[in-house]
Amino acid sequence: MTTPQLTKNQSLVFDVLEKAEGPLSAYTILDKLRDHGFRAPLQVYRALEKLLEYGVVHRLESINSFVACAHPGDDCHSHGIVAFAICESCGQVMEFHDHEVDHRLMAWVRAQKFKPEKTTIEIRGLCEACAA
Amino acid sequence: MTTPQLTKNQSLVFDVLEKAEGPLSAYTILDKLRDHGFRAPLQVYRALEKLLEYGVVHRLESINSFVACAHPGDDCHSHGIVAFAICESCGQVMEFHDHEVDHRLMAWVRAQKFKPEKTTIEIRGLCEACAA
DNA sequence: ATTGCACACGTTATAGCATAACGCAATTGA
DNA sequence: TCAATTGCGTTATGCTATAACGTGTGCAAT
Ligand SMILES: [Zn+2]
Ligand SMILES: [Zn+2]
Ligand SMILES: [Zn+2]
Ligand SMILES: [Zn+2]
Repeated sequence: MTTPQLTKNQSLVFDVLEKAEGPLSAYTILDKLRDHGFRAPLQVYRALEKLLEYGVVHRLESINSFVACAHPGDDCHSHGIVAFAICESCGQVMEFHDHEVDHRLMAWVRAQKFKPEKTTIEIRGLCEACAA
Repeated sequence: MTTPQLTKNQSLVFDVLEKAEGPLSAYTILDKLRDHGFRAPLQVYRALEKLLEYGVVHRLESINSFVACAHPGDDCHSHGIVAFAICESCGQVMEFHDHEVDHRLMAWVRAQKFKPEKTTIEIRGLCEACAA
């Protein structure tokens, strides 16, 4: 998926996510953009929908939040499943991928004749700093 | 985790999930139990909290729903990560585990000194019947 | 027996997440 | 020009989850 020129709202939302230390909820993004004219959740959700489609933002299903892609331009997104480790203490997110994990999961779905559309791998726990 | 005797509310919620064809949201469970005296979401959520703790019910993070464990008594839950394939058309859920996937993910977190607490693997797509 | 505690439960209210439905404006392409 | 598409703004609504308070019950420890 090639990324087209972002619209004004899409750029605003993306900038907020890129500058954030960790994942943000849609409503947190909304609050951060009120000074820029944002008034309603849909303005955020519509921008996020496109950013997710372009692959420059990821949704963390287990915490209802969004994060900027940590590997922009990396082609791993096109041929692999992305995984996340989320610190429940400081909110830090690590994005990674593992081809062997991809292969095993895809082998399983192929055996079941299941047709995958979207795969979520999220590990919640404590990062090194917070676990100490 | 050994499962203690379930309370009345816990049993009601568990029975609904066991008899269901697929995953149910907390509010769907609530509706199904109104005839049994359920009036408020908390009655469902409190029961679910315990059932999740006992490991007899799983939460599907990507669709905000709950499902009865497909492998009751199986010891794989105690030493492996459970994965789900969820059909977005018919709602059917397949629960499985793969030791190699577990191993790879745990190797990664160990290398990062990340301390995992709860891992989610959910594949959404179309089951064999619905993909035809 | 009385006290203290843990636990399940019921109720009301509130917080947090996401989308439906309407209309308008700008862009594009036939 | 006309139609189709896309983005945008607004209002309203629906869905998901928890906070806070109080009740009752069972079961020790004193
Ligand atoms: Zn990414
Ligand atoms: Zn941390
Ligand atoms: Zn299970
Ligand atoms: Zn299906």
